[in-house]
Amino acid sequence: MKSTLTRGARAKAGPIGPGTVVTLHMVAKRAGVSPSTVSRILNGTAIVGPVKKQAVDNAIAELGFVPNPVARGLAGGRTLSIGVVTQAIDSPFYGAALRGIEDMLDPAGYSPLFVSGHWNAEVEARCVDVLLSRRVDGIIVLTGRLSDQALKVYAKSLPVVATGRTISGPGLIGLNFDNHEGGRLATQHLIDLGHRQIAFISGDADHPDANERLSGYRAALKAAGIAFSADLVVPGGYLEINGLQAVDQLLSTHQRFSAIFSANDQMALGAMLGLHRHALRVPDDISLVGFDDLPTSMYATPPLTTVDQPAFELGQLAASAMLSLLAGKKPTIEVPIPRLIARESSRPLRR
Amino acid sequence: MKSTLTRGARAKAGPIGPGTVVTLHMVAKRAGVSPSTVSRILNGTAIVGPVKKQAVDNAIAELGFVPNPVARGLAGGRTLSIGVVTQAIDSPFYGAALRGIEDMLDPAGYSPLFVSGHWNAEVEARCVDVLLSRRVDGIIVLTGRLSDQALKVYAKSLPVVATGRTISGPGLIGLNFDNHEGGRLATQHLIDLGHRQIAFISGDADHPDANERLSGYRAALKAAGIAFSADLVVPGGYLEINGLQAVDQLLSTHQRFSAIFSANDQMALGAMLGLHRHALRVPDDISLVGFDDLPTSMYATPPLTTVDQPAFELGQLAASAMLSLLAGKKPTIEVPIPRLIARESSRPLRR
DNA sequence: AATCATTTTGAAAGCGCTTTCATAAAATCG
DNA sequence: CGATTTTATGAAAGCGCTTTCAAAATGATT
Repeated sequence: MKSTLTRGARAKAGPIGPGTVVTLHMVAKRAGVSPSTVSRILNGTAIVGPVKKQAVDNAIAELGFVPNPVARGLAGGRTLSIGVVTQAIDSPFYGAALRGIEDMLDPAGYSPLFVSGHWNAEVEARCVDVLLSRRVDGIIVLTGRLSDQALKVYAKSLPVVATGRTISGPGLIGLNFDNHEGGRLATQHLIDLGHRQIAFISGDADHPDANERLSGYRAALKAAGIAFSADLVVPGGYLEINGLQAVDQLLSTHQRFSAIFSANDQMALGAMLGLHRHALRVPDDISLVGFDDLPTSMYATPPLTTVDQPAFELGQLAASAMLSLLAGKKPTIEVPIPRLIARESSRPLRR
Repeated sequence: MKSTLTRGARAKAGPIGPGTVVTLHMVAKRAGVSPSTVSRILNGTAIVGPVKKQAVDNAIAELGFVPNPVARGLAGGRTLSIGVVTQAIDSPFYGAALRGIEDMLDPAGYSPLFVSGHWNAEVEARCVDVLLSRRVDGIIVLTGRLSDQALKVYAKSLPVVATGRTISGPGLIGLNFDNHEGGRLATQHLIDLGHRQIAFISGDADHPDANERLSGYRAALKAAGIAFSADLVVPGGYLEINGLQAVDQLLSTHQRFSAIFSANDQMALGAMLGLHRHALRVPDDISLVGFDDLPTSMYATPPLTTVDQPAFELGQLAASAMLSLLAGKKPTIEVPIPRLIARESSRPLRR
């Protein structure tokens, strides 16, 4: 577990571990070659004679040399770091995506640099500026509010991968989950269980996801010949509290409904509590379906039926798309399709 | 929202925005001073004449100059980035701490670099190596499994702040939450409600937190003259599933208990589901208390009584401690004290 | 006004690496 | 086997900034 690294001689006062930091120059000297040669071996930039290569490899091992990414960044223009604009570093949904990104980037030697945009285009733009100033090699934007136009501009300077939108262009690729289909699936599930009066708790209206899920909901109703009722649709903001309030609103206006489809799990969980407060049992009185399949949803009481949006895989996909982009390849991405996870919060309508 | 930054001339092919990247050198030229002077103004390293200062400030503004952190890192040894070793980038508990760190570091111009240790000392050590190689200016370790010894070694090279342990030394400071008191508080709450048979779902045994919470539990029992029963203590691993299993185990051995104190909220939520599966109602049949006060806990059904461990504040504290350390000051930290948040998952024992 | 102590400022040397460019060595060919 | 191309390697010039070091300018002092 001993660290092979020591800080530059300039760090702090006092003794600096068992020696100064090892530089490429020292490796070169030890191996009896020029720094250029070492660099070439490190980067595979050119083929070097097997003898020298061996000597260098040995020197690297003996000295425990680790290249300094900062210097590489300055000299080569590549920092081996990828900027990731998420919306909140502690978002339960995007968290899994971040893990997926980390998971994919790490073995490739890239480090993610996470910044939080807080669902605000201006903040996101500032985040991107920070990332650019830190000379990241590419940027992954998890949904967010930046305009497609803005992304295209960024893509002129460096590779960009964005989730939550259908977009593409030179150095720009988008990964979009089929939210419409997900919404349709969830609603269809409830219809299949015999429900006809299905309320919908929507997400933020200026959130494309939310609208697509709504359109899926409407499509399913239509296909089943059920009239759409605007009164059964209540707006929300993707947070637990919104689900809670939505239930209050639904109940206060004396709407009749036997099931609720919530545009995300967080609101569904809030709705679950709301129903509980009104002494309505899930699923006995009201069936409830969410969207996202958060890690916690399967441990809700009762476990939540939901549409699986595999955030972890999405994160991996975004990262691997970025890696291909960096490698100069045009990536082919297969976004996973929505899947309904039937658990215990939904049940056949009792008549 | 226009980005003031452009990439180095070496980035990608094609047109690179409205001009090449602005360097300190260009600013110097424009202002008619030497690069050294510009640097001094940028860093406040020395006082420069008001005339030149003005000229430089103007030049910076006109050119939209943004210093390149990579170059600064190489030249100055400071990267204005802080490494943060968390356990999982998507941990519901540490997430809030990360946000706190981000929140505190950002206005100071520092960027956090998050890496996940996955509760594994070796992985954590590797993470630290990555951070060191990236020349972070300091390291914040959120609990984790690294030995105090290892931290002390790191602290010789750069400032280290660690949570979840009582430790200190040159360039090293620890922030420890009073887990014992938290455990005591939770148990006392149940005792106050009239419960005498209180089960405890413990965390990982080699997790200091978990043991301290257990000792708090025992202390409260003792103070109330209640005999400690090892049969009422079941081990867990801090995950939902462990809470679920713990309930199964408790019930299968026919233990009698009217309340459960779970060493963290995640397990409490699992326990809630476990009880539900056995047709036991919370809080009517069994009172339940958790620990951490996760954001979701207040939306559990029913909302969970728990001990507030203010992760966000803890993160802020850790970050500000790091900032003082970097400023060469010895920080004085006031760790927030545990607080019981009584919600609906606990109620007086019905006799 | 001449001298010496202070400041302000610039020149230049890196930080550790990548990357032309040029050279020496090896390989290819007629 | 000499001429020519190809290949492996090194020297050196940066990348954009910080930071000594020393020179120039200023002020204080007698």
